[in-house]
Amino acid sequence: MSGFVRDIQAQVPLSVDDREAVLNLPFRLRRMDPGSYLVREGSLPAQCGVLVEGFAFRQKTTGEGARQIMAVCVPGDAVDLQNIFLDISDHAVQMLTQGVIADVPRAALQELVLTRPGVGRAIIQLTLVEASILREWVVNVGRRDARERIAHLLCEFAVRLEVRGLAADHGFELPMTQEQLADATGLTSVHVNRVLKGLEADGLITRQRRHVSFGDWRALQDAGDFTRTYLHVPGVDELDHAF
Amino acid sequence: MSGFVRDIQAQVPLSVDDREAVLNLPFRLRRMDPGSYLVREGSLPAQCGVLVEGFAFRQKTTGEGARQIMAVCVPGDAVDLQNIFLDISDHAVQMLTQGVIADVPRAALQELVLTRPGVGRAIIQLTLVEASILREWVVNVGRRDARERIAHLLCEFAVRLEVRGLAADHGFELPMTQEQLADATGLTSVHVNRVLKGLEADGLITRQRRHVSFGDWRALQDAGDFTRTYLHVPGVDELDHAF
DNA sequence: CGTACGTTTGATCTTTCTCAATAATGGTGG
DNA sequence: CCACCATTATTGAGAAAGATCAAACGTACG
Repeated sequence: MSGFVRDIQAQVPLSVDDREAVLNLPFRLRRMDPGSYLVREGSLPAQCGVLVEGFAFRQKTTGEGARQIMAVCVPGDAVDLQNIFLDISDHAVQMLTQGVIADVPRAALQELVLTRPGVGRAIIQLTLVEASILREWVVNVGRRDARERIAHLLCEFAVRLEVRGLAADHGFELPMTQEQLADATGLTSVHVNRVLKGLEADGLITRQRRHVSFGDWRALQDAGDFTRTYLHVPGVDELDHAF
Repeated sequence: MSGFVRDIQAQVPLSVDDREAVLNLPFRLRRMDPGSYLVREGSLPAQCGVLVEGFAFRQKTTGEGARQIMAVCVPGDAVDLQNIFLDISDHAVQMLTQGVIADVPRAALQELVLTRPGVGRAIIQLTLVEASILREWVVNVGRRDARERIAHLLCEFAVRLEVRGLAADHGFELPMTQEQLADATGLTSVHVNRVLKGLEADGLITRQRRHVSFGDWRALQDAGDFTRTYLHVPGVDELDHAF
């Protein structure tokens, strides 16, 4: 659970006791393949999964069968906070890559959250940050054009990974296919491809396989109308400094 | 605060003690005009406002000046739960109509949430339901066409109002201009107008001024690809029964 | 009664989607 | 190590949904 704790503490400091309590939470590790489900729509999970390794995403399917991705989970994220106090999952969570999940019994985590104010506060904050990201996604998909959407998504990813020390200098491994990128931005994979080539042609990014590097971080942020406020990352703007 | 309590209890039952504690929260009433701000982007509210009367909406503006509405608040909603544990508001909240706000001191509500498990659970659930609605909005704006988006929004509104006993039979007062409808669905007001006329022409709704009635509730739900699961409304499907 | 705001309508233009085909790429069994 | 298959990425041409621009029409309200 140490990744989870690090993740929590990136948001709020925990007291020694609270930290111990979280670290002592019982859990069971599970190795997951890409595409496997962590949560299914309509199910009632008895566990709250914490992503130890690998990436996952939240997803819903419309009546017509179109898919929309509403969130990408990175290592350290608690995947089921959204469900822990609700009884029916309104969306599915699926692995993006291979990875490892730590399953924590729902009841144990619930109790910790409700009885330890420090933990409660921390978990609530994590939930609220997720909601903030969702709001930004509504804006992204509702009011930005294709190029802005993609650029914005890339920026968000870069910052979130960087904060956890998962991004190499000037770039990162993007664990999504162009089709998944399309499902996250409300576009077509065909169009995503054209936009990516456009960003590359303009020198904002370079790509080799799934690896994306920022040719011009400042310009990419401008192209994506990106400001990191909504991520509620405490502390300085390290990524900006690095460029 | 009784509206707030009712709102909470629509989601989770509260113990007598917890209910008392919430009812005894200090607050100050304020009358608000349409368009006035309850929260500004970037601000740090010292109060948590509860909407006693009237409607409000959450909103963000892109760099290019386009506006996106991410949520509509109805009477009983706590407007600042999203901000109560975060220090900078990532979005603005504005009145849609005239109304009354009960300002509760942030610290008092925080304490209640953290020290009373029953209240904590209730507030967390309210927050999670809001997140669930946000996810559905991402889907709505990302993967549905204009007609579906509008129909979906109307259905959501109808159900949320109905649950609180604010919807008259077979219809309700829609407190939004077509421009605001457009900002909520990622469309243009011109196009919203055409879609509304289309829905009307097909007999799914009738309009007189801001009043919308459902000509065919079932068909409207189908047209909007609407299922109420994501609203996490406990209990039966009264609205469906009424038709 | 005039002004401001909201609605409605028409004509034209863009962005993005669709359909379709071709090229890479990675992994697999032999 | 190589041939083969299944994904994924790339490219082109035509179609469509929705945006934009512009104007007229209502209606509330000071």
